[in-house]
Amino acid sequence: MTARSSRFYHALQIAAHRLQKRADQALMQAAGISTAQAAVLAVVSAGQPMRQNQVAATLGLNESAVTAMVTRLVKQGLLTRARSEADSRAFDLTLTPAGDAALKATEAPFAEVNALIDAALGPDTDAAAKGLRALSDRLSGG
Amino acid sequence: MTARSSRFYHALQIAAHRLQKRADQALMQAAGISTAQAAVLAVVSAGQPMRQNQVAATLGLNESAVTAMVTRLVKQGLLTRARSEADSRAFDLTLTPAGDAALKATEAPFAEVNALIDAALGPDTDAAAKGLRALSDRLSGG
DNA sequence: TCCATATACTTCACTATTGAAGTATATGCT
DNA sequence: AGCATATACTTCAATAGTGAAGTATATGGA
Repeated sequence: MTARSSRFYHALQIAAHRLQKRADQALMQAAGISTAQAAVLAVVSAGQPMRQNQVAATLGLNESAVTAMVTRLVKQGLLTRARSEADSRAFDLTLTPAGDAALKATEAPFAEVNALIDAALGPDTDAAAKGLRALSDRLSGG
Repeated sequence: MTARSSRFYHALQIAAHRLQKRADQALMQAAGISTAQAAVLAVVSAGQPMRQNQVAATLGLNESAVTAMVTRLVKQGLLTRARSEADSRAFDLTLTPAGDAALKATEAPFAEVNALIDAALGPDTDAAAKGLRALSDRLSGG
């Protein structure tokens, strides 16, 4: 039925929005960065040196959004951007020590957000995460 | 563990973002409005005349965000805004016929998005929606 | 009645995103 | 080698949101 899944859609969007709002406040306080910035730092950290198009693909973002994010992160001294020697259209992104520290500082506030998630979803958290990842995969290809 | 729920947080955000991107494209094509605008129209439709602070509370938005949204919707001729007689600080929001038509036109594209959700989550969709609503409730109070 | 405080909304500067159109470099084909 | 096309990224205008600070109207005491 339309109604049921439309309700699911709105439930997902509202939950995601409120969770992000809460997480953004906690991260800003503890690490001085937003959840969006934390996500970029985490992706770069996972595979340095990282390229912008990979960040975009991993997070499901436009490349233009990544251009803007990277510009802000470089300005804040959290990220380094250097022309790739292998491909001079591309940039090699790496974390600065400050970027690494900021990323580590997000762990505690994320743990705080966790408590809320676990309290609400309980033992179904893992199953829900699996379902959401399956959904993301289905949506990643055009 | 931090890792498990941090993964859930990211899974939720990425799924919500990709789903919104897809839904936004479908809605823009079919109804000429965004999912954010559809959400506002749906809230107004559910309890006319509606006030901006109620819209903000229902959607978990800042009142300043609603000010901007309403301005755009009025400019597009989808919403009417009139000073409340009962309280002259407030505005009464109502749907125009065009707003009503736009809201109805979102039903089909939402049904399309549904198919994706149901395909990914299967029989667990209802349980997941319930969990997400519980999470939203926990997050709504400060 | 007046004042303090609460409420409804606005404005501003900023982050974050999209999509379309553009630049610059790479790469494969002939 | 030269050209067409693909790739990596940028720029621009617009939407959508935050939070802090402001305006205007309501409301409940003293």
